[in-house]
Amino acid sequence: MRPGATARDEILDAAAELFTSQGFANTSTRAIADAVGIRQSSLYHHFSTKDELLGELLGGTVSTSLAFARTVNDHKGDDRDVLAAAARLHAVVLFDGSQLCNSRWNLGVLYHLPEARARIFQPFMAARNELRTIYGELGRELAAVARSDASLGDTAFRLVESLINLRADGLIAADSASTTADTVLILAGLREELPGVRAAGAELIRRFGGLPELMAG
Amino acid sequence: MRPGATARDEILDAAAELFTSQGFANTSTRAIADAVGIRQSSLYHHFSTKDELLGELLGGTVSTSLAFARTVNDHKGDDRDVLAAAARLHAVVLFDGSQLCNSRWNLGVLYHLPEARARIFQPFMAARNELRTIYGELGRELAAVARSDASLGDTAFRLVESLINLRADGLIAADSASTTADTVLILAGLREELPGVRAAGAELIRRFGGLPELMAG
DNA sequence: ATTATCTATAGATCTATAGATAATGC
DNA sequence: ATTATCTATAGATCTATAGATAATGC
Repeated sequence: MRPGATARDEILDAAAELFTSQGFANTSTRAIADAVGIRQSSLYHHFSTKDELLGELLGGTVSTSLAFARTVNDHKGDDRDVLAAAARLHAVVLFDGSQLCNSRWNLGVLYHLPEARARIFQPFMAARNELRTIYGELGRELAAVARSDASLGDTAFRLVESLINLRADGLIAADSASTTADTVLILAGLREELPGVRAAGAELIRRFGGLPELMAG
Repeated sequence: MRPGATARDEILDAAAELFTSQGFANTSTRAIADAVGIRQSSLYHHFSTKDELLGELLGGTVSTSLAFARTVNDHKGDDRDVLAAAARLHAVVLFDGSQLCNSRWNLGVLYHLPEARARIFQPFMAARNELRTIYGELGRELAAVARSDASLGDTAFRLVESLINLRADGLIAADSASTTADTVLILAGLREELPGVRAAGAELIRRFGGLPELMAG
């Protein structure tokens, strides 16, 4: 049985499974309907176009990570507190990465669908760009006090999104998200400070995260 | 005018442009033919199916990087020579990354097309997996003598492939591939040794690379 | 009465083939 | 004579709509 309280949710779940595994253009509305157990035309009572399905799925993915990153970025403390700056970046990487690794379907692959670049999905692309920008800021703040390059945030963003490909290749381990977060710290020259930063980052997630069920591993 | 000595090459070039920008399922054989300036059915004189076009393009992408990585991996020296081990990984990252950044079309995105996972393209996926394995080996060899995690090679592979997404987002700089290679060394704890490793890595590319026109940046 | 599903179908694709015509190479 | 292109089309989709029927909520 497919999860979801409403028919609408079941349809979205089936669309998520098929879009992520076969692509958007390759997935017919008939295939989605079959996966739910209804007729093809019945989809159109809940969604008016196939694009709307993709839009709904795209929107849901970045929003929680962006909300968390915004909150963390808004709570800055002392400019010279290396540990705090590192914890912020660590927490965002761990949170975002965990979402990508542990969501029911590998929704991150939707980012890379050529269809997602269409005008209709502009709001989604804008949200993803804002998330990227926050990574950049957090990276520069940490680089200013630690021994690393100013591009640290960009590299962190790239490593997090590479979890999507890792998952698509079936190579995700239980700790993939957390080792990715650690890797970013090593890149910042903070190998020795790892335990302290991990703890401080976990504290941020506890305070601002609020999605503990997705943070396993 | 579209490059290519033969009609076949022109068709492949058009297919590369369209597949990478719009996806495989979204690109009709008619669109490819129009881009070349011939009739849709004329394609079938040169290729017997649309899949064959994708297969041809996929095959061409990994093969040169894999050949280089194999060669470098086969020329190991002293087990304890940190600089040599670092240069090998650096060279492979730089070479592979440069291919991805500087090829005429962003062919790397083809890796992530759901269609590329089909049985027909098994040889391509096998080649990509072998390349990943070599990264893993080079990483472990370097990790054994430097101060870094054994997963260094996997991280390097992830960073290199993230250049594909960077390029898809229009964010590639002239030095993206070389900074990526440097990042891997910093991760290995070899920030101080960077100039020496860069030089030794460049030497490997000079000896075994043989594709200097793609190595700009 | 409203909401959700169904059957049936219009209209627009899209891939690949058949067979005719044109261009090229000897 | 062979190679490359063309016109025309078969057959199989696929999205979205129209309108009928069933289920639900008051």
